[in-house]
Amino acid sequence: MHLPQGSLPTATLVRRVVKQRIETMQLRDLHSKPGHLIRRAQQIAVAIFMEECADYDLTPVQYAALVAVLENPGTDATRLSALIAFDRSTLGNVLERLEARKLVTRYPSPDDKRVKLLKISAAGKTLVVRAQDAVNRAQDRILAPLKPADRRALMRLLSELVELNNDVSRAPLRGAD
Amino acid sequence: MHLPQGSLPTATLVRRVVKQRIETMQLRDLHSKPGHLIRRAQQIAVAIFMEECADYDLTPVQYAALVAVLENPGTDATRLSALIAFDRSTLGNVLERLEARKLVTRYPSPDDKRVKLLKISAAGKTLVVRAQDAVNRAQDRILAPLKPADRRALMRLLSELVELNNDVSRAPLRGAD
DNA sequence: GGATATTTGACAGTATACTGTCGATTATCG
DNA sequence: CGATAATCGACAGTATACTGTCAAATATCC
Repeated sequence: MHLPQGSLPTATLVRRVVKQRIETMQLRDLHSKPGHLIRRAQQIAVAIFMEECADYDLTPVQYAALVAVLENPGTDATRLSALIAFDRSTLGNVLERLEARKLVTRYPSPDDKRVKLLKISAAGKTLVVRAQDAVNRAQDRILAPLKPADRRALMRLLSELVELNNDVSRAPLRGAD
Repeated sequence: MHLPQGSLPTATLVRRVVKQRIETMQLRDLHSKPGHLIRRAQQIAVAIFMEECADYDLTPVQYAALVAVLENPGTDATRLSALIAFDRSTLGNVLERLEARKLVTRYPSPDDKRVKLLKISAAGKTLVVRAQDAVNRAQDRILAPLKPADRRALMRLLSELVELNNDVSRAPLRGAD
């Protein structure tokens, strides 16, 4: 694609090159854009998680919700969504599925008639404990191809990115830590 | 949380600490796991993209598909999915919407009766050109809170991560570059 | 105390993303 | 050539993720 300095390409060729180079993005550019790289990283991370946790029939989001409910018994769905940076609408469906599998129970709050409070069940707790190793394996596998120093660097940079952009998402993290 | 070496805590306290520390992950741990950080980064990246591109009614995936079709006229959906690392099933729905908006046309291949070939329409091309600035603004905004050196480092690490983990996903990148 | 604003869960609608399956078609290999 | 493989688009099913809306309930302000 490098045009030799001395050559004089035809007008059509010039126009085509200008179009590709200036007016629109090329595929090669796209693959180096942050949004595209993050999307692919997410695809990979989810695939690895699902593979490792196949025995437990748990998605990443379901696992995070279970851990959060285990650590914060008696919270409502809205507060929970802020604890794990989920969208509130989405979390409703997630909790519905967890409740249907009897991993979590929902009961009305005595203080606020709008609110339903959450508790993890014994089965839910057992599942979290049993899935622990698989989850850790998945997290390790995601970073495995990188050199140890690069793993730490990536985690630091992603933490920074997510923290500094926290308010952009509809589901900002609040109240944890 | 660090138990002093010389102290002898009660049995209940020991059991509770052991449960939290060894048996199950804590929320704090979860927030530093690669899967969780990548998921939040993806939420943020999509939110910023949608905000910047609201005028053009384009999602990140739709934009990528349009760019890829523009650069590879006459490919089929399966080859396209490999070019941008999409799932083949998902891409079918995306193309359906783009076709309904007349941004892309699908026509049968003369060589293979199974295949439908893709071309971007004039309107599709115009939209890609017009959205260009907004897309670049979005990509810049995602990394904006980081120091310039950190932006480059993050892009390098993410590129490495997705490249080395390419085969894990159902939608590995193939044929681009 | 009463109008107003906010919060909560729920819902409808849209879009990505994956699994698995299907029939039709094409390619491959014995 | 003919059985078998592989591939293609399409579809059903499930799960995340967002927008926007709604009614009920609660909180706040004048």
